[in-house]
Amino acid sequence: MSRVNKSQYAILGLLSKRPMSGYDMKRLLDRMSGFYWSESNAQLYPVLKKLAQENKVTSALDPASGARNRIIYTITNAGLDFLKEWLLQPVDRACYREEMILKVSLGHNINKKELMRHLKDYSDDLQAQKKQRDKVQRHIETDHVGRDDQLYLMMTYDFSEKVIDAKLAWCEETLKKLETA
Amino acid sequence: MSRVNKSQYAILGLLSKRPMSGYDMKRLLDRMSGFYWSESNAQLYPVLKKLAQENKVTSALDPASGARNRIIYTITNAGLDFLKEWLLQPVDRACYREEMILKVSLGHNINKKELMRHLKDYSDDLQAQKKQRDKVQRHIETDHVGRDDQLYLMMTYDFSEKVIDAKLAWCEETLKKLETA
DNA sequence: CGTGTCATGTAATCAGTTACATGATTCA
DNA sequence: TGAATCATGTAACTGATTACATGACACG
Repeated sequence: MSRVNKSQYAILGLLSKRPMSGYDMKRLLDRMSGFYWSESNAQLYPVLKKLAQENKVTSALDPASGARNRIIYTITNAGLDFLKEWLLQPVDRACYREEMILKVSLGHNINKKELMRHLKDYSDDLQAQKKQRDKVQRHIETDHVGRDDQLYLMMTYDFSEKVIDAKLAWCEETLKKLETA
Repeated sequence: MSRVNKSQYAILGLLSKRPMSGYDMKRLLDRMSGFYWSESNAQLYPVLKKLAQENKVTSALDPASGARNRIIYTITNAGLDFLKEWLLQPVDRACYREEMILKVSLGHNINKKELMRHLKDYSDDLQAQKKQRDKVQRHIETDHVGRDDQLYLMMTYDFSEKVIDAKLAWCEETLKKLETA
């Protein structure tokens, strides 16, 4: 169960909210779910086709898109059942590779200065993530009122807030240690 | 640069500390680095062979192992240079898929009770990780004194402590929210 | 009229996984 | 003597990535 295609569940999950196109999904994932999920186009489109073949989604050309041939996908009952079944399965252990931490653990091989530069870059990246996260969270707070997924989305953003802050605190602390060491 | 074989760097990193066998590496990774890195045997052994072919490591049968044919790998200067070069490269963005959080974000599709069960399991798993982490950290504090990698190992364990605690706090908070919602 | 966004895809590649195989040694 | 650990590996598969390709439309 641990090496099945997970993209399909993320896709069905998006479609469980509302019908949309592959392009919509990519945009949503990039802008809103970057903290915990991502997909590449090369995965997204073939998986959508596969899901359509399996009758887990239906597809229809959006007439409003004209010659752009925008395809709107809609989840079917079978697709929803399939998604719900997965949602009930035990969660696979996540994220087993953290490159930044591997590099820190091997810090004895490089100059302190270089390691500190990595930490600063990492910290900057986290700050940017935090900013983006805050923006999305405010958006959810205001625009998703009354929607049945608002509560759950807020929870995911609480998660990323706590984790990002913990990592930032670690960066600061570690940089101080390296300065004085 | 972002889709090259990262296992080789983890392996060279271990060998930058001391010569050891593939089995040693697997054991070390499982017991000590589970929070930020893992390898499977099916990746470990072929990569070791590749590194030997490229003269980044040398291999020698451990005569003390008798018929078990334990192979001790030692990093070469070329291997060390290769590792250091990578250590200086910018760090790749980590961990882009957190299955637990994907499931929470799709919580509107399942019963609150089921979601709470996931959260409890997740929390239990984190508690176990924390316990294991504490054990390893104590081990590093006492047994690595004076070693040039002690400082850096302590930093990695500080990281996992902060992150695990943040996730645990989120679990507790989120469970409370779900109870009252 | 050119740049950016909308929109869907394919080709080539490979990193990494699961499952399996094999045999020695230790120790209760 | 049988289970656990030590120790090294292979086969088969596939999920996912990078890079590339194509064309419509909006806009300034």
